Amino acid sequence: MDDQKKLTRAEQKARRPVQILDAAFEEFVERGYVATRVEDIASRVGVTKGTIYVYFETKEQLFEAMIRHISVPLEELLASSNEIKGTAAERLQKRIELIYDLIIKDRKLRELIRFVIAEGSRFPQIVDRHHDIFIDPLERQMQSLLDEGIKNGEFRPTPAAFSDAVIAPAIAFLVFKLIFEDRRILDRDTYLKAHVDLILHGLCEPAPR
Amino acid sequence: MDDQKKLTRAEQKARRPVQILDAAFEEFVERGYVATRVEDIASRVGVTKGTIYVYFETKEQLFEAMIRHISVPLEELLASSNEIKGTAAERLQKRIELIYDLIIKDRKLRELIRFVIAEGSRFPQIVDRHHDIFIDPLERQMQSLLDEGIKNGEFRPTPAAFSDAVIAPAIAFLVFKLIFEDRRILDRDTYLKAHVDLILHGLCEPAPR
Amino acid sequence: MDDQKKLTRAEQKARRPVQILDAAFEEFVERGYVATRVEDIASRVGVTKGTIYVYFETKEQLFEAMIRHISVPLEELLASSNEIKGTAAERLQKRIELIYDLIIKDRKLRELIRFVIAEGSRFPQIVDRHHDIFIDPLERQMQSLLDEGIKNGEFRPTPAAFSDAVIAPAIAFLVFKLIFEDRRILDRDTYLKAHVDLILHGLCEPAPR
Amino acid sequence: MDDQKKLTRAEQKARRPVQILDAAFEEFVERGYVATRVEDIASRVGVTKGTIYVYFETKEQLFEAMIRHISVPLEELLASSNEIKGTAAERLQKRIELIYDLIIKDRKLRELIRFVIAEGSRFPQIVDRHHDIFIDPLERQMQSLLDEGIKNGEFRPTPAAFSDAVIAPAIAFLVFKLIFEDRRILDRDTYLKAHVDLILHGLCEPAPR
DNA sequence: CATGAATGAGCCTTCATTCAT
DNA sequence: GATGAATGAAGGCTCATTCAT
Repeated sequence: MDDQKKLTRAEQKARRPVQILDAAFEEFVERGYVATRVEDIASRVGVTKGTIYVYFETKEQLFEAMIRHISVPLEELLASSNEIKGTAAERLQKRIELIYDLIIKDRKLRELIRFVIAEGSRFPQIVDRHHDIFIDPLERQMQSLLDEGIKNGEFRPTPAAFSDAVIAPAIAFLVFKLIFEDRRILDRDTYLKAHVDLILHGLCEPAPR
Repeated sequence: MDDQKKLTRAEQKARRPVQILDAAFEEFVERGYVATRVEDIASRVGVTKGTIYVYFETKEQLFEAMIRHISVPLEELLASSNEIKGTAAERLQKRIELIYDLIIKDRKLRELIRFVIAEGSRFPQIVDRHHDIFIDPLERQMQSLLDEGIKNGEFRPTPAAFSDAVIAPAIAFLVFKLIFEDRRILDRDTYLKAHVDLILHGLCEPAPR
Repeated sequence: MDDQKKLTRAEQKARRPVQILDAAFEEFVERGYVATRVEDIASRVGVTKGTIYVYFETKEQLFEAMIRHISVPLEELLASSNEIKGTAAERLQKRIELIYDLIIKDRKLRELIRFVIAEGSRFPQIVDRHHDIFIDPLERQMQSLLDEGIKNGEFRPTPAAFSDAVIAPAIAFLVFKLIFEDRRILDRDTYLKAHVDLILHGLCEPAPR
Repeated sequence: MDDQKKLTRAEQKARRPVQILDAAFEEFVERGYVATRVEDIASRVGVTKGTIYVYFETKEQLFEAMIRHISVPLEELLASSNEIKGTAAERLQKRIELIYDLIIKDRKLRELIRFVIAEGSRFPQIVDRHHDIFIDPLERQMQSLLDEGIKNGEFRPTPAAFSDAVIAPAIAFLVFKLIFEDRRILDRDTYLKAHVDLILHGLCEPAPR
């Protein structure tokens, strides 16, 4: 009993930083960086203001740490899609499906985008970081898939920046979700189907007239 | 010089609200709603804090008025595209070009989107308004263009929500511009070409294998 | 018609100061000196802020003028009681009745007392003035009535400051009216009767035991 | 000197609310509710503005708490008079003496009346409270003393509201003290003597003529 | 480590007063 | 005389941060 309590306490302490980061995420999401009060974050954890400052020097550093905390490199998030075998088209489709699933299930990912848009000018590092671990890998992955498909004749040759256009519907979907929250319901399957339909057709040589 | 002195009180007063709204736009863009100080808006106009309150009751109402001030209905913005004649494909392409031009030239439009994303939860009305005068007309216009093209055989039949996918690359382009500001240069022509290339191919019947 | 209009306008202007003083009275009563806004006084008159300053230099001077405006010397108010003939007791009773009527009907008198109590430390002159035209005459009148009654054997000899005690129930009645406004109803006749009953008995020689 | 240093944080904190309430009393007395600045209250305590808000949510709540702080039920204040034995007249006189002593010594009681008169319309609760713990008990106590005296033949039968008339001279004395502060000196003994003289005579059957 | 009292800089808003028209 | 735009000095309240316990 005593043992367990000690353990629990020790564990508690070890978890504090993460608890704080999670609480910070919720509060910053709800009110934005400036309007969020350190005290509210503390309350959410069940501690007092001072405790936050034991673990983080300033509200600003806490915010940055929170952003890092929720920024998981895209590769990890899409790891399962690397195992997929099949045609380039099949793999492309699978990857896009995973992205929609991510957008829908991963609230932290979604809100990360909001932070990048809303607080980007205040925290330029998060923009850069976001580009490096997110946008850039995403474009690269897409591009390499396209290249494979083109090389093996599945896809027609495409102009520069085509990969951006290919993932754009998913980005627009994400932005719509950010904007409308729960005020408008966006059906994943409908959007996914339209998306896949567009790009798979868009990658084919058109029929001769 | 003479110009300024010529302004009568009445003229000055008539311009004040717009001056303030313009200044407010700049400040709110730079710092976001919460971090913007009414005094900074006043300084930018060249008046003192109190003057702002002669024209707007609260900072909140000033923000909302500013949003209304910069929210021009999409129809107006795309008015010139209504005169275009030609095939559905030609008109679709023209309209998309106009959207890119709008995104690039109309900073107010761009920042409006940022406000919608960043302050939407604080100002739900701006989200609804934005949907009504922007998103919705955009989707309708696109959809009716698609419908025409499908009816006259130019385009293949498409699934639901396809119009969203069709404009998505422009939206993604806008979001990228918001996120990267001037830190990364996005070439309009490259993106536009990829966009048009994708959707025009995506609307054709694929060639038989 | 023209004549009349001109006259009316001229009259209007001549009345302005009084209109303002009356409006000031209402506003100062409602909110007290500090919380009253010059603009509200102006609105009540139907003019704008600036106009007030045409007639009064500062809010402070306006307040003082308003106080003077409502401070009618007690002699005037009790003029009718001077004509009374009869025994000292009869005249005493009559005078007290008049005081109760005054308290009930003259809201300005009542509120003047409130101003003296509430704003006296801010405006010491009004306290002095109030003493000179109100308290002091009241005490003198009472005292001379008492003296007459004592001289002619109607009343027993009384100690110093007895006149204050004699009018005290009316003062207490006034204070109660100030405190409770309309929240508690104080019946004039009941109080008056108790008052007169007390002092007429109190002025007689007691019966031997 | 040593005393102050000895105060632990905990002790300091325990005293703070009372320190603040006492300081608030002084400032509110000096300037009235509206004109008093929270910062001045803080200075008087020797802390800064923010500290006041650690203990009281708003200036308004601080004022109300201050009023409660100085509102001691009348029973407590007149407790010693309950032990008095003697005739009704003796007890009545004793009680009145205590009231004068209270008025003279208890500045908080006096100023409470001023607050009730001056701020009553802004804080109706304090008026009601004041009636319940002050006016009403006072009237009841007086009335029951009168009733006793009447029952045992000491006093003649009296009309309704007579008890109000009986205490009125003390109330008038209090009001005079409020109005004239130290600008006019009111001699307690003179007023008390006149008061007692009036009511004791006023309660006797008059001598036959 | 955790607490929470205290600080002090800061910001929104109000309002008496001025003055050009 | 009347107006009302503009000023600027306050003042209520907030909150990140510190530090003694």
